[in-house]
Amino acid sequence: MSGEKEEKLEKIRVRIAPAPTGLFHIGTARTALFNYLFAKKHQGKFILRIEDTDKERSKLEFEKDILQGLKYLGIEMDEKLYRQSERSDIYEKYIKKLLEQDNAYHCFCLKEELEAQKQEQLSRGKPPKYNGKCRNLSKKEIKENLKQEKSFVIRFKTPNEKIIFNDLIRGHVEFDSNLIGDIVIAKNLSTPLYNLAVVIDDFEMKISHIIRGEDHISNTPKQILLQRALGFPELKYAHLPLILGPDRTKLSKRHGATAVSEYQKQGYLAEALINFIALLGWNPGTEKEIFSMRALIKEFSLERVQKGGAVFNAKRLDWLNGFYIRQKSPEKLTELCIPYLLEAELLAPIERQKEIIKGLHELPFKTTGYKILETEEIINFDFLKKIVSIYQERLKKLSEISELTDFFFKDKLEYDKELLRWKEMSDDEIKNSLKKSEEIISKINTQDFNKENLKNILMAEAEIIGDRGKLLWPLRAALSGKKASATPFEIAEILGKQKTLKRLGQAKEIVSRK
RNA sequence: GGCCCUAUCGUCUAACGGUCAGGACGCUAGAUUCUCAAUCUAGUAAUAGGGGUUCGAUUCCCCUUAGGGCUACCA
Repeated sequence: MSGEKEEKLEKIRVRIAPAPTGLFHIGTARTALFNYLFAKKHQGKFILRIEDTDKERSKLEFEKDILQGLKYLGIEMDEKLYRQSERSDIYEKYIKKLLEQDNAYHCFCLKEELEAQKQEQLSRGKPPKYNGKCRNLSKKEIKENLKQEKSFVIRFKTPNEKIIFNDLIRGHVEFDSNLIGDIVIAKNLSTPLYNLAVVIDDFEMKISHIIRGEDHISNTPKQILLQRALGFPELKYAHLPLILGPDRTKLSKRHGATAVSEYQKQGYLAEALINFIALLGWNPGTEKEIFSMRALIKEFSLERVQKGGAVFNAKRLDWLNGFYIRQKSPEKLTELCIPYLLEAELLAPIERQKEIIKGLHELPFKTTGYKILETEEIINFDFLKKIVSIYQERLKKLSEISELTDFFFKDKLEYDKELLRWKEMSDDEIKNSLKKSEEIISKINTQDFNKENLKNILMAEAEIIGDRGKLLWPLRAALSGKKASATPFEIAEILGKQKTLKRLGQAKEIVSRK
């Protein structure tokens, strides 16, 4: 009871602390999401700290990718961005303190020396551990070495004790510090290494809970020891299960796309990715599985986080993405698809017409016309909306839109004669079928040229023939140039009477080929 | 090798110690249908093994097995 009260009073502050040494990873994204959900659920703060102490590997482009990915996913930070590279002064203070307190010492051992030692230990089947050679150097020796400008690092005098912590997800976890050895905590007085930097920053930033991947679990005892030496209060830990590839090893590049930005490029909606990722290692305990960010915030709890790793099931993500695509309004979906059509160079935006867009900057897609590159025809947003709409339920990823609808943006379709053949039809039968369609379609008035009319009239005729495919397959193939597509009625309506007839004519010509 | 973590359908997972072990994705079949989707219906498939504890274990304990993570002057 009192514990519960205490929990409420405490300010929840969480963070993610990625290193900008690669693109924003899907695993980092999930860690970010869980931190964010936990913070929002408890009116706490979510913070982003860039861990760029490794100057060689850290790149600004990766930091940008992280920021961009977070924005795309709709995960907002509550405070300004922190960079470890800008906090040297803070670290220096604590590194000196550790040295003064005799919790740390200068180590002048050579890398080669250490490496040989390690190999030797390993070959004897012993756990590799620093032998403590420099642990008891006298002040004089240290001074002397420093004066000679010998290169050094700073090591932590790892105390010999049991470290026990209560993981919010796993419960009791125990380590023996004996196995750890004197770890290197800083390269010099102002550049700490990961374990130290984390401890200092989490304290300075008043972080209350550390929610991170299970791959960090063995860092936890080191960090707890450092906290104790520095006199910092102990934090609450929650180690998330890992996201796994199909072979059940930690999700990595060799499994395929791991960067959030890659998924974004492929046309996965943020809603789908969030929903999918949330259910990787967490569940609401009910059978509900469609969750908006709002719903997740409402229902999330660390208690319901799984302990075992979760395999990234791309098929399920695709299904969710298709689901969310189907939920979009046609306008919104069209806006989302346009960049892919531009990318495929089917279209190009034309100059904006100033008089039209005046004061309408917030609706660029609706006020901008497009030129079909192949035909130089000018089309508007509504036309694109029609095209996108008939593919809405067939789309799994936005990127598929261009290959699905490219035939709307072409003048002449190129395909093999065989495409027009339904079952065992002969060439003459195909030609007659096309002629029949031509005949029927010619008779429809331009103002009545819509899919309902087309369907009524063509279906009636197909019904007379008996096997509907005899009429409809060649027609649809002629209009789309594809084995699979939307219905011929929908396509014809968008194409318009004139182009529809033109394509039928082209098809007849193709059948006549040898 | 050492330390740590984990274990329910192929995958994500549900199940106060008492359920015909449930749902979803996938897959298969059917309905619909010119095609591809979408949609609807049905089917498929799991408690790793062995010991306890208990009237009763998916559930609690132990062992085994299997898998994973970590083992840097990276984070």
